Amino acid sequence: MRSVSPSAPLPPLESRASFLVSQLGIQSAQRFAAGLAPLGLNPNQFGLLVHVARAEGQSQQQLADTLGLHRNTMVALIDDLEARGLAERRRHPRDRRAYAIHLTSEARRLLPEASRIADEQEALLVEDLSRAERTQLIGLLARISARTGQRAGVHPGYAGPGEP
Amino acid sequence: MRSVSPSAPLPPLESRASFLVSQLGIQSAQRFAAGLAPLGLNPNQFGLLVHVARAEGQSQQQLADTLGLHRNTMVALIDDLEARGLAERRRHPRDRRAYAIHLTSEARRLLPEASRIADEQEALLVEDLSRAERTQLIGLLARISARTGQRAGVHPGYAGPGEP
DNA sequence: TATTGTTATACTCTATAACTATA
DNA sequence: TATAGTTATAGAGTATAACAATA
Repeated sequence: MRSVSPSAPLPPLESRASFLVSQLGIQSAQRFAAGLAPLGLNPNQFGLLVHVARAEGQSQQQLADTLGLHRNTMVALIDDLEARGLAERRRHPRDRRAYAIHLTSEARRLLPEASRIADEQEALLVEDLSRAERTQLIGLLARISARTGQRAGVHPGYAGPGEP
Repeated sequence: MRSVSPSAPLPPLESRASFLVSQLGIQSAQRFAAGLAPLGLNPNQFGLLVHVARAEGQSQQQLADTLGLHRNTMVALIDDLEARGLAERRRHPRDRRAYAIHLTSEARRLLPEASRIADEQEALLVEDLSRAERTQLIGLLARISARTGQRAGVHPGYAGPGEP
């Protein structure tokens, strides 16, 4: 049993998983952004492209729901992808209010490249961990992610709360 | 050996440490911000307070260097702390251009409370990991953090690059 | 001449509300 | 009446440059 003296020194931040994960997470996101920049892509756009690729023809509202964003935000994101020639707004087959969002062939060419960059970042991050340690780390992080109510494969980015 | 077909499916994001650490890191930072809010503190202010507490009497420029921020940014941060009654600008004993930044007694009262909140967040994050697993996780993250050139105990926050 | 702190400005992100056209 | 998409506006956060006082 430990008694806590009133002037006990504060525990160092760097010994907390929550601090380390947040410190490394922001660094990792920044480096990924830098790696992606030569492709003219940012992480948000990449994440959105991935989710469009998983199921083409979704409406902007569906994509916003999946990613936990407001539909207003999705407008600008799709605008950007469209301007970059990576996404198309097609007429929705059954709802004339909505668009069906599709990838362009350029996006299909670019996605594997971006994925390769993600692999490079991954390799850099876990560089000096053994294979067993990498598996351990990913396993532990995935368990926490699943339990703390993260939608699998959805990155909050720097975006805030979704629908009210 | 694996041959990569041109239309190979993209590897799921959630199997990458870099994705998971970034996803969890941002979530962790947001939860910490929410936990700190009742104290009228945000994570940046808490981080700054910790670094002031480690060595009182530093100049704003010294603190900015330590945290990797621009001195312009430090002005507003210290302004906020001063307005909250948590920091004092005193005359620097040897340089009349500079201030010596000190904690107030209110800050000394608040810091342990904030630290307790950080402990709660930590407990919540690693809730269903065994003691051995927690040690493993922290060890692996700390190794990566040390290698990837993170200043120990310095959180990049959402702040960008420091001095040019 | 260089450095400390400050202010002003612009730029990016995000949050909110209101509008239109369809359902 | 509710929903999909859009637009406008306001607010936070941050980057840059320029300034006064002091070294």
